[in-house]
Amino acid sequence: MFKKILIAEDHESISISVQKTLDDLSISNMDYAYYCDDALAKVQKSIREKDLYDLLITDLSFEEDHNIQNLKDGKELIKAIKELQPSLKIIVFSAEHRSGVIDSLFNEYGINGFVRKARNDSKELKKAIASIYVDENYLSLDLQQEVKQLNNYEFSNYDITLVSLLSQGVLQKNIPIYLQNNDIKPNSLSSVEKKLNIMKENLRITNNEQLVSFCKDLGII
Amino acid sequence: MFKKILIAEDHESISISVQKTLDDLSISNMDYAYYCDDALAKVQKSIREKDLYDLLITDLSFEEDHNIQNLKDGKELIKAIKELQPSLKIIVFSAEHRSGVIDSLFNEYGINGFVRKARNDSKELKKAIASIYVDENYLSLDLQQEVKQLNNYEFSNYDITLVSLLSQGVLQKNIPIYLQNNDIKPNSLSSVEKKLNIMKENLRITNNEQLVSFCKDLGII
DNA sequence: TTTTTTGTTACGGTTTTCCGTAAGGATTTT
DNA sequence: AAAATCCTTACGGAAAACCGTAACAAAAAA
Repeated sequence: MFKKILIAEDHESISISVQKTLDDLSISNMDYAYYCDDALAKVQKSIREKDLYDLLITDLSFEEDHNIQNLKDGKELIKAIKELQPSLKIIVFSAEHRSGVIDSLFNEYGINGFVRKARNDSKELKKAIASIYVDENYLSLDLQQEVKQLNNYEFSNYDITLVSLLSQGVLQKNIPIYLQNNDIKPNSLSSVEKKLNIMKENLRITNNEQLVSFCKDLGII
Repeated sequence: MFKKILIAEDHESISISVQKTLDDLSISNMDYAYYCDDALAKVQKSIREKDLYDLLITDLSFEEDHNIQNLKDGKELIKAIKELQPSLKIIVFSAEHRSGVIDSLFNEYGINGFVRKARNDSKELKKAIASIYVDENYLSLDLQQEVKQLNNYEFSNYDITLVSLLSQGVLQKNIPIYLQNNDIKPNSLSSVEKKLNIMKENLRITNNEQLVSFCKDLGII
């Protein structure tokens, strides 16, 4: 089983419950960090001392406070740690439920497991740890469905840009100007109209307002 | 100090941490419920046995699972309990941060305190309990600012209805039909246009898409 | 009651969005 | 290289949204 585990979590209460979970698995060698920067420092230290961590369990959102941080959330922490020690297994333990976010954690950030803070989160966490120990990624069953649902329509960066601009108050007819200024290629009003249409058609959505609402719920904007 | 406390919280980990917090305050007489229906039943029982609770600490969101529930979230639980025992003090302990939601908890649901699950949530909870014991409502300092910010524009139910309809895919020109069917009074297209305009003007927002996005962030839709 | 104020609706011109069609250009296939 | 396919852009009519004005109704103040 994993020998040395690092927990990055700002909430005191969650930290306590994770500790208890690891106790149940007879894992005693664990460190805590309440800030991302601190977590990164602990990883650096472990590399210097050649006593690497086996597993990181981290939250995504970290409350800002008087301690000014370089790394402002779990995503940045993961990215930074992956550069130092790419082999480190990572479980994200978070209340996040939006499929867009979770999807990108696996695909872009290379995490190994995702456990949602939920009713039986402690049991889920144990399962995740066991799965990842035998090199299998872990994602809560209920979330797997959601992520699949997302794949009904594959949002490209271009798509997300369009919806973001709308949600920021840019009029549709002015989107081409923005696209030209940023060297984004299909930049005619016609193309913008067409792309928005395709998205709405595929998702069976009737107007731009609903599209913005939908993307907000997914967490991709 | 409070003698008998009920905790309604589906997350095992949070339950543990709340228990610890109450232990620190030397409160030992507390009950737990992992489901809203169960919490309500415990209140009913306490009334029958004339051994009332002093305080309810409850979460807002409760995970759905195989146990089908009448009360699906903390809001419904609060509403139901307020009918049985209006005097019961209530603290909402939740990760919710959207000012619209928190605002309505105090104004519509009559809660006495709100503590956000955050870095030092345990300490905050203690402060909240102390405040409410001397009949003072409690709201985390950082959140007070947010709720004030919301008051830049006071959203009426009518406003929220309009934005909701848009975000559900109803075309602006069809909103009057919906309003008529539901006996909501200013129901001309002209009025709808005007109301949306006023909102956008006050919030310095340029289009409907941004309005939907804004209201999503606030949590009022 | 009359006047004033406020809120609602009706109307119309302008702008924007929607949507289909077609031309032009680039890439891939044969 | 020619043909086919795909992508982008241009255009134009129809629908919807935007925005100002004016008539009308209801409520509040005089």
